[in-house]
Amino acid sequence: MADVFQILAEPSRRHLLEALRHGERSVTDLVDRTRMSQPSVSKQLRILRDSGVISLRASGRHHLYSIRGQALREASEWLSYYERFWHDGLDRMDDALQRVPRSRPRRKS
Amino acid sequence: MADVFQILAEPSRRHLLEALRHGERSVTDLVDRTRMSQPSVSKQLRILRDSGVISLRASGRHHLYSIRGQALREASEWLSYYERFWHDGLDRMDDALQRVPRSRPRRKS
DNA sequence: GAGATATATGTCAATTTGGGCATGTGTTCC
DNA sequence: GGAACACATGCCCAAATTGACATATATCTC
Repeated sequence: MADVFQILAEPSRRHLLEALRHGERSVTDLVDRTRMSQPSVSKQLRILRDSGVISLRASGRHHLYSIRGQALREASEWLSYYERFWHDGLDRMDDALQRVPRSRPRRKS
Repeated sequence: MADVFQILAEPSRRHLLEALRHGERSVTDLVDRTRMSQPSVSKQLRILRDSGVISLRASGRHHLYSIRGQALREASEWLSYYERFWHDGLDRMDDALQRVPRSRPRRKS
């Protein structure tokens, strides 16, 4: 539903994904590793799951979540179009120099 | 101020960045290439600029915007931690199979 | 089956944010 | 200097989103 970048925009969700970098984690586990309340974690996990970024595997009363690469891959590929902007120094390093004063500071009438 | 992913979350901003892939563009140019109003374009360009994703160069009455790689690089590097999830097939392809029914459909009492 | 544990969901109030529109500011040209 | 052009900004409102808190659901253990 929501696109990948929208999903990644939320810091709490990125924190969750970071906690999942090294493998499956249960919800309680994720609550401990982040500083979120359990309902918040579940809520964000739900969003991550609906968007296909993570998957769920149930094991007893534990829900184990893990990363699914495909969705993240899309984001990575979108960004790959810009690689040349930091590889070739095509970057503008001179923004400050070229910034043109558009108006003198206006003093309060 | 706002982090890169938050910046990229907005489709209209990504459209602008896509239009800038091949080089500098003026505002009017960007208005034509996207389907946004001029104030909207300017608003989003402002946000992109404040976050360091693009830079501005003034040429006469034209404002020429262009990509600055560094900010986007951060995003790309964050994503690079997940590459193995789509390279090694570490991905869970079996989400649907492993999805466990948590409750039978509950009929209205 | 009762209680404890693990997780999900619903509601709500507060905040953020984007677009539209009007208008302000800067620049060019005659 | 005045009109036309290029762009930025301020204000308003509607839609989306988050966390908190309470509570529902599922599973395990005894």
